[in-house]
Amino acid sequence: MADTLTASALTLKDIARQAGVSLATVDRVLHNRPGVRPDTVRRVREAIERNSFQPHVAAAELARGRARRFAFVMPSGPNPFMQQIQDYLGEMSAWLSARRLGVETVATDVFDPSVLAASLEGLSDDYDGIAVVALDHPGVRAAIDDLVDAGAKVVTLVSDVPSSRRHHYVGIDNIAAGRAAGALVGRLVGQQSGKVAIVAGSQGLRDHAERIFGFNQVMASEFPGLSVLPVLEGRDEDGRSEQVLARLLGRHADIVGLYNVGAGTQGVARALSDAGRDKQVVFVGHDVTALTRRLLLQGVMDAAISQNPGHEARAAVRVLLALARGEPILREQEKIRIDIVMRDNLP
Amino acid sequence: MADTLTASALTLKDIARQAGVSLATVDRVLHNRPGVRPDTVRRVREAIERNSFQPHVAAAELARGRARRFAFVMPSGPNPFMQQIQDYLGEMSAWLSARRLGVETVATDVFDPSVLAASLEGLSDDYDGIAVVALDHPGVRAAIDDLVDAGAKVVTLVSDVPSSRRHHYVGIDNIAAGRAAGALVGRLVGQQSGKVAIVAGSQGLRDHAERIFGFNQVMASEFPGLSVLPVLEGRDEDGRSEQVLARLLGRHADIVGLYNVGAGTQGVARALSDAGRDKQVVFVGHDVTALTRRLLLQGVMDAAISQNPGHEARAAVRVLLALARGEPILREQEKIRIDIVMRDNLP
DNA sequence: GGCGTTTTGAGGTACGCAACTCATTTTGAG
DNA sequence: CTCAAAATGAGTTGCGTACCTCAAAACGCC
Repeated sequence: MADTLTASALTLKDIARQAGVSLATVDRVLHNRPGVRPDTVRRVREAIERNSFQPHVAAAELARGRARRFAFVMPSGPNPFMQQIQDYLGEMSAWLSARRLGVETVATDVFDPSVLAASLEGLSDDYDGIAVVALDHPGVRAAIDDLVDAGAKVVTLVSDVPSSRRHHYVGIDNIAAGRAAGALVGRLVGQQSGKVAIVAGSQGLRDHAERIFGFNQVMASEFPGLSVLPVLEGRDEDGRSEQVLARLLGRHADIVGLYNVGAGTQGVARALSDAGRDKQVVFVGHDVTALTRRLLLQGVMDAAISQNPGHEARAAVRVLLALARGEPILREQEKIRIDIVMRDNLP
Repeated sequence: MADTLTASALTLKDIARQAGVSLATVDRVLHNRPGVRPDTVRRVREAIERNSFQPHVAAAELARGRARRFAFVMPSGPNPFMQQIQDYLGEMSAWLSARRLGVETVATDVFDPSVLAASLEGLSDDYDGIAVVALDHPGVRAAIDDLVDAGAKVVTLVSDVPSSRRHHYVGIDNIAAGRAAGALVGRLVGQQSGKVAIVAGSQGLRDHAERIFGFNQVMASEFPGLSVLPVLEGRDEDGRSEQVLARLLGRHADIVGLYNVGAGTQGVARALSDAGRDKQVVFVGHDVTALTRRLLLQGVMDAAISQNPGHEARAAVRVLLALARGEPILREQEKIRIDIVMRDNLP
């Protein structure tokens, strides 16, 4: 009837007694301090295993004395998505201070590898953990590895550097996101055949390139009736996005689908509306902002692929904290999902 | 450049000094203990406010001594979704025991109000918090209110009892979920007109009724070309669901959409396949399980409306813990989203 | 002003662990 | 067997809070 799940009340003292050693030795083993014979280490470890003992985090945290500090290295521009992440960090302030955690934001130009690498340098002196929106570049990778070597915990946020030795990546799989976008455009277009347009910020950006790759994959294999036009580059700016798309719409009367890979959504929507084709073209974009929310409600946009910025902010903090404490990470909890947002499940 | 967010290092002693009182008095105010003049209370509160002081949770938890215990009251049947919630609770065991939290599952017949009410009775003696998958019924409401009056923290899980005085609801808005399902069926069917079938467990279940309501709302207002057939009741059983749906498919050749509101998905899929119409009918159901995952990959199901069971399990625990500690709840974090899951964003 | 009551102060103990010191025991090499 | 090095034991202190006791002070009432 009632199935008990947990509640150990053991302490380090119990472990010491069971292993037949003193508290000091258990402490040495627990913190990988030198001066313990391998055989003794084994005995202690076994006692811990046998009882599936977990040190009381509250006691450990309290005894530690020193507060933990984390740095968030983020783009300095007015990117609304990044702004949302920072806003959600702000909402955590009570939670953070109740745990004596300090979180500081470092603004930098994440698109310039040397500037970014310079910003990262030396952060390990002041911080126990660093979350960074990283550009995938050898210089940045080296900077991240340096931080790791210096003992800091490093998490990449939103954009990954897989070749680095960062401890964790908090963000979505962009290829899968592109696939989801492709499937949505294809399915929502339905039986008709025609052309599909893609507007991206730049194909040089790793996340954009991956999304386009996934999108094309699905289009090619599953929607042979739809032909994808060459990618337009709008540099994530409204004006330029509107301009290039307007020209394309003028040249092709049979565009039935549109995928906006990055920002510049305002411009894309305007080009569609001005051409009077916002109701006929299936329009899928990214992220839930005040703007995309409005466009979804108006029916101009049909779906938005989204990653939850609040979740990313909190997951980054939790992962850094777990890493610093040596606790296991709840992978399932920290995984960022690809959300499909349509008018009726707007968060 | 660097924007600091938190890190108070104040202690109760500092607050006491600032308020010009002793530690004992601050303690009395903090825990609403009697014997403090209103004016003194105000002074202490002001000092706390002024410094935005937060008690150190680790110290508080440690000093408390007693471990906290939570009960999860859940259906005894083989419902896969509920099973997933329990599995995810199990995955938290290290996390729980590191915090000296005890979580126990109480299996009961949640569909019988008197049995459920009886199971709830007296739980407040043994547990600090209770999460319950509740049937919305006056007897259950009264039982919940009794628990609250006895000082326990109560959270409704998956299915709400809004009229009770439960402290929190962890679950989705089922009307919105039904609307999302309706929008998907309508959009994926596309231009064609035809009939749409609904299979539910029972219209007496609040969550099913709400989903159907939302579904019909969208169908009526936005997809006039589709006509919704009377709701079939499959009691969430495979056999019965298959049977009733097969009969309906036989009678109507022009069914283009299908909404499966509850469980019994296996039976629904079989009826569709046996009729050879699994590729023509747009099929939207609920929840991501091993089965629905397979059906999505095979293209039999087109989309699943899902609430993340892992998130629900963890959110329920976190909310109960925050309530018990008197900490604020991170609403944004604990809100359960309506996930639209298609083949390419399968988690 | 005296009385009883209410309010406040002072202090202690305990929680479980980290981090440290210093004395003692064990070990292995010569 | 001897001796230095390595391993271990025993113990202390402190983290910030909860919870408790007892005495002292302030208060309100007549």
